[in-house]
Amino acid sequence: MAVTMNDVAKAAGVSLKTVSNVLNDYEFIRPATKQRVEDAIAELGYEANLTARSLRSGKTRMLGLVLSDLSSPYYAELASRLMKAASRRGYRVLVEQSDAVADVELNALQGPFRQLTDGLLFTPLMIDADTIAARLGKKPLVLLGEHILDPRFDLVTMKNGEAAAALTAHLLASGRHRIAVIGAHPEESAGSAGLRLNGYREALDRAGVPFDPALIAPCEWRRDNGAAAVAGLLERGVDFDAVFGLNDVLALGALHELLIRGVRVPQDVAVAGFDDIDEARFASPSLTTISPGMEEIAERSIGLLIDRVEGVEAGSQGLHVEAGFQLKIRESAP
Amino acid sequence: MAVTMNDVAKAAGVSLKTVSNVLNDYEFIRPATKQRVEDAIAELGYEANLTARSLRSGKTRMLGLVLSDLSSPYYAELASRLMKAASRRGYRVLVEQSDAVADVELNALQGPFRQLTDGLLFTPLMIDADTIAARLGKKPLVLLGEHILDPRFDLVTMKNGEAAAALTAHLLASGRHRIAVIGAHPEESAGSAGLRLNGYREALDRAGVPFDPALIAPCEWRRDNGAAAVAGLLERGVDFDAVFGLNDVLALGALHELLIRGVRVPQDVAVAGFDDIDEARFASPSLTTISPGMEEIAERSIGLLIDRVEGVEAGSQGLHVEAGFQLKIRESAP
DNA sequence: CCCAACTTCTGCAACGATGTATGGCAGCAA
DNA sequence: TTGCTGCCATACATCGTTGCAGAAGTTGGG
Repeated sequence: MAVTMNDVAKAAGVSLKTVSNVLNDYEFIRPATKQRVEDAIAELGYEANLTARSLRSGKTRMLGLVLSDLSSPYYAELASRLMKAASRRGYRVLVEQSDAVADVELNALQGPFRQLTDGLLFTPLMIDADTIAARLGKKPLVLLGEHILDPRFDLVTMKNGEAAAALTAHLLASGRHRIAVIGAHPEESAGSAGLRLNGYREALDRAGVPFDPALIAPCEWRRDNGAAAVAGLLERGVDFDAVFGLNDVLALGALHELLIRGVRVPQDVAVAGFDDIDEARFASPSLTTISPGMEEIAERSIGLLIDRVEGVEAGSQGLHVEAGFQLKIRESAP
Repeated sequence: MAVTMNDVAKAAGVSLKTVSNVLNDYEFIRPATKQRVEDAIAELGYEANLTARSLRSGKTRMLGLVLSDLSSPYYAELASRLMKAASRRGYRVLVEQSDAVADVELNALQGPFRQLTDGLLFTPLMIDADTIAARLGKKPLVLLGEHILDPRFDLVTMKNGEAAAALTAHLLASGRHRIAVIGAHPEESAGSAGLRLNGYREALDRAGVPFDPALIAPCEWRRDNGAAAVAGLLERGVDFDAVFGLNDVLALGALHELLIRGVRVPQDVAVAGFDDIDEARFASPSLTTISPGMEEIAERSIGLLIDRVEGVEAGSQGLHVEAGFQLKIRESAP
C-alpha cells in the first residue's frame, strides 16, 4: 500500500487535516509543526494521491486535445508543443484522435473523455458550432485552428485565408496563372480547407485571373492523396503551371509525383504548401510554404484554456486569437 | 451537479449497490430489475464517474507512454497506432515526453505520472536496467524498441542489429565500400543507435571490408543534424560513397544536404535510412530504408502490457518480442 | 412442513483527499 | 475575573464508487 496522509499525520503526531493544511499552504501553521510534517513526508516518501484529490476537488489537471490524427506531422508537432506548454503550467494533455469521424468528435465533447479533463482543445472537422453548443457541458472549451468564428466559443487560429491569398499572390507574381489546388474538402462543415481555398480565389480575383474549377482537386490530406491528385490532373490533361497543396504533406506528395513523371519543379510547375512542417525545409527541392506561427498558437491556446479553467478571464466571452504567418519562399516556387 | 448512482437508484427504486451490480455485470440480478435500472440510467443520462471508480478500484484504465519527442515522425506514428490499439481494448494512452533527459525518465517511473497509469510503455534512453529496476514500483512495465535485454523486464523491439546488417549488406552488394554512418550515440547507455551501429560493423566484417572510425558521425536524430553531419564529412574531405542514416530523418537531412551541394544521389553517393516513415516513400529520390514492423510492435506491446495489467500472463517473466523487418529498396540506394 | 441451498438485493465501510465548523489556547482590554 | 480577538489544530462530513457481509426471498428435497 502506498503511504497516505494518515500515515504522515501519525508519524508527525498531528491530525490528518494539519497535513492537508501544510500541503495546501494554509496560512496559520506554527513553523515547528510545519517542519515536523514536512520531515515526516520526506521520511515516508509520501506522494499525494491524485485520484483522491481529483474526486474531492473535481479537477484533474489534465487538458483534452482532440484532433484527427496524431501521426500527421503538423498535428504531431502541435501536440508536442502543446504538451510542453501545458507542462510548464502544471497540466498534462490527453490526446484523442477523431479520425475526422463525427461520432468520435461528439463523444469527445460529452463522453468519458470530457470527464477526465478540466478543459478541451478541440479541432472540429465534422461538426458545426450549433452541434458543439448543444452538446457542450460546463467545462471550458477552446477551438483550435479552424474557422468556426462564433461568439459563443474561444478560438485560436491562424490567418488561413490571408496566408493562402499571400501565397497565391506570390505564385501569380512569379508568372504562374494556372494554379491547381489540391486537397479541397467540399463535404466538410468546418475546416481550414475552405478558408484556404477562399484565400486562393480572392488572390485570383484581385489579380484578375479567372477561376477554373477544373484546377481544384478534392482529396484527404495525406501524401498519397497529393500524389494521386496530381496524377489525376496530368491524366485528365488539365493544363497547370503551379500546384498549391492545401497543406505540406499534400504538396510533398504532389512534388514527388511530378518529379517521378519527369515534370521539372519549379521550371515546369511550381509547388507550394501550407504549414511549414520540418520536412518542408529539407525536401528536394525545398518547399515554398506558409509558416503559421505554431509556437504562438500553442502558447496562446494553452494559456487561454488554462486561464478559463482557473477562472481567470471569466468575464470575456468568445475570445478570438489569430496568430501571424510568414511566407517561406524556397526552391519549389521561388 | 452530475447524475450519480444514487439518483439512478432512487429513480429505479433499488439500492445504490444494485445499480453498481448492474453496471458491473453481477450475475444474480432479475432481468426485470436490470431493465428498470438500465431504463433509469438512460432516462437520467447517467455516466459513471471515472475518478471515483479509479479511487475505489485503484485502476485508471490509462497507460503511460514515455518517449523522447512526440514531434519526431517515427514516434508520432507509433504513438498514434498505440493509442488506437489501446482504444480497442478500452484503454487510453497518456504521453510523456522525456526529451532524452534522465531526470524526466526517472520521474516517469515513479512520480505522479506513474500514479495516473495502470502500466507503462517505456523507451529508456538515458537510464539503464539497474536504475529502472531500482526505481520501479509494482505496476507493469513494458520496454519499447530499445536494447535493454534484461530478464527482469518485458521488451518489445525490432531487430535493430539484424536489419542494420541487412541494409549495410545491400549497400556493400551494390558496390559501396565507404559507407558513412550518421547519428551514432556514443554517450547513450541504452538505445537503438548502438545496436544499429553494431549491425553495420558485423556486415562490414562479414564482407571483409575494414571499419573506418572516420566514417562515423555522432549526432542527435533530427533532420538538421543529418544535414550538418554530411556537411561535416564533406568539409573534412572524408571519402565516402554511401550514407547510412541511423534513422530516416537523419538520412533525409543528409540527402538534402548532398543534393544542395551538387552530389548526385544515388550516382555519387547512395543514401539509406531506418524506420520507413511515410515521408521516406515520397522523398525525391525515394529513400531506401528498413521497415521495422511498426504495426506489429504497436499491437504486441499494447497487448502484452494490458495482459500484464489485467493479470493475464502473470507467470512468465521478462517476455521478449522482436518484430520482423523488411528492407525497402528504393531510388536513393538501389 | 422444515431446513438447506440457492438467488436476489441491501447496508455499511472504505478508497484518500479537502471544506466546514469548531475547539482550545494565548494575549489583551475592560 | 470576564469577554473578546487572533492563531493553531482537530473532528466530521463529503466526493461517487465498489468490496464485503449478510438479509430477505425463493426453490426443492426429504
